[in-house]
Amino acid sequence: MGDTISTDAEIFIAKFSSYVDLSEAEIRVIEELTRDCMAFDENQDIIQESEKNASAYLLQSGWAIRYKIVPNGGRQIISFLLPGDIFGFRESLFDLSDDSVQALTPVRVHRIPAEKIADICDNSTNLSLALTWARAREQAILMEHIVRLGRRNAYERLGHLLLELLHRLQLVDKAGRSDYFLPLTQEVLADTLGLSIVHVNRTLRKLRNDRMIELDPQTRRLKIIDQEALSERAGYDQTFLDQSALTQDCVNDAVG
Amino acid sequence: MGDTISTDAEIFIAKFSSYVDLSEAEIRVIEELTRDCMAFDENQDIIQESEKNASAYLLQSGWAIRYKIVPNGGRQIISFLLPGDIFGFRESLFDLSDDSVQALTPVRVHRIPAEKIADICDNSTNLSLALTWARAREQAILMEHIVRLGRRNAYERLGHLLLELLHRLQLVDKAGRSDYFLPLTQEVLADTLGLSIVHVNRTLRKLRNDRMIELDPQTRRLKIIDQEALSERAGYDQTFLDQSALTQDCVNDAVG
DNA sequence: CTTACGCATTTACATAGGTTATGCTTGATC
DNA sequence: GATCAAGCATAACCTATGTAAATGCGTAAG
Repeated sequence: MGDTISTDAEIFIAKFSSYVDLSEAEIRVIEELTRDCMAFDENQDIIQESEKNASAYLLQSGWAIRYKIVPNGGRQIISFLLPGDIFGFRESLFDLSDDSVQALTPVRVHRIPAEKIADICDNSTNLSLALTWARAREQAILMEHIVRLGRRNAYERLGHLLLELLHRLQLVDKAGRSDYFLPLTQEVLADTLGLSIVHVNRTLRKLRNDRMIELDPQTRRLKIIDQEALSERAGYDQTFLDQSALTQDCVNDAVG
Repeated sequence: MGDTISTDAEIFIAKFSSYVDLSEAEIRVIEELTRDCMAFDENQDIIQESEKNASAYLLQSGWAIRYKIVPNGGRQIISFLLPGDIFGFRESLFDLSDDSVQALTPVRVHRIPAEKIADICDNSTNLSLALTWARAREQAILMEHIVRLGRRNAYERLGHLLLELLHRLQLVDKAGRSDYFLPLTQEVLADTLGLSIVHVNRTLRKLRNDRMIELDPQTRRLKIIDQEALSERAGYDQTFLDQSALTQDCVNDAVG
């Protein structure tokens, strides 16, 4: 303890620091928030469907999904939640959408009660900005998912998603230069991309044959062989997640 | 003027009032905000692609779309903006997603500069709540659109969308019991639902043949003949937009 | 060791939806 | 009032993707 930063806080400090300058006090707040931790097992629900919920969750480790069940029994996965992500902070008076959040792998989260969120935002412009930014980012990801589902074919959808995940994981240091651990079954991919399992299998094979990716179903290690080529082929635009677009001038504009 | 409420303010006052109790002062703020007005013509861009923009817009009248252009030239419409909607208030330091907003019909909007938003939120819990609620609602609509695209067929997609629009318009008094003015070409519907124009045409005919809807392409009046049946058939769940779920207890929980 | 289960894989076949092309209205423009 | 463009309609044909069913493999449980 003492002057050292707790391991759990690091990922969030790093993430926030990439676009705001955190003060000592703010770092201490983050450490305090990440002190307590809840663990969930694979397939366990983190937020139940239609739970009225204003608290926020910081995802420390593991993968989770946000999904909805369709009347005919199908499931649509709406988004992936990765380490460093913040979720659940809808702050709505009531939950409009009956979506659920479920752990895909063992997961650790830090829960921040609603009152605490308000308190933190009142006392720190930077942390309030961080929340705002997380919200905007989440929305950008949802919108990109809509485009993926509406205007791309299976091959492009898969390529696009795999690139997005690589990119997002890299931002929190959970991926190599071109490979990462992908804990998704073909069923999960199908429910994400609006495809059948069989067709995901076919398309994955095509990606392998085209030497776009390598994927070992045993180790679950995915390697993207030629990012450039795949981005081109799948119509992937990195900038939609890029914080590098953010210059300090921008920050000053917004804050000042 | 004097004690009368300006016509333009009414729709927003009504909307907000359905879930918070506005004070006299807050009503006056809304009136002030809706005093100035910008007009846009059909097909004119309201927010340009990747414009760094933190201001909010109140949509007074007309229909607009939020859309993205795909590398291969296609267009995906992400959402519809209807009278009473608030949009553009991303407050992000930089715009993550390169989407644009365009008028579909002649449109009137009230622009609220970024500084003013912050100011208003600081001074009124209710109006701040209103913004929060608008954001949550927008997200719920996006998520529902993802499910529509990912897990429903053409018939269900169309039915589902037409019901959502009916429902949303009714909430701002712009629709009858089961009919409304639908200023959308089949091309716009196609770009929204991830379908081809031809297939939208086919599916629309099927909906007409099944006596689910009546649609006169001349007058653009859409009538949903049997809401119950169509909701069933399209897997539409009204509650996802329902503010009636909000009891005063809820509000007290959240605020107190 | 044996069974059983989850997941990936593959084949054969079915179909929803895409593509191309052609007319038909209607309303705007000269 | 001829021409043109936008939008709707419909037909013929094509293909991406879904469905069903069988097989194999690896791992966990008995």
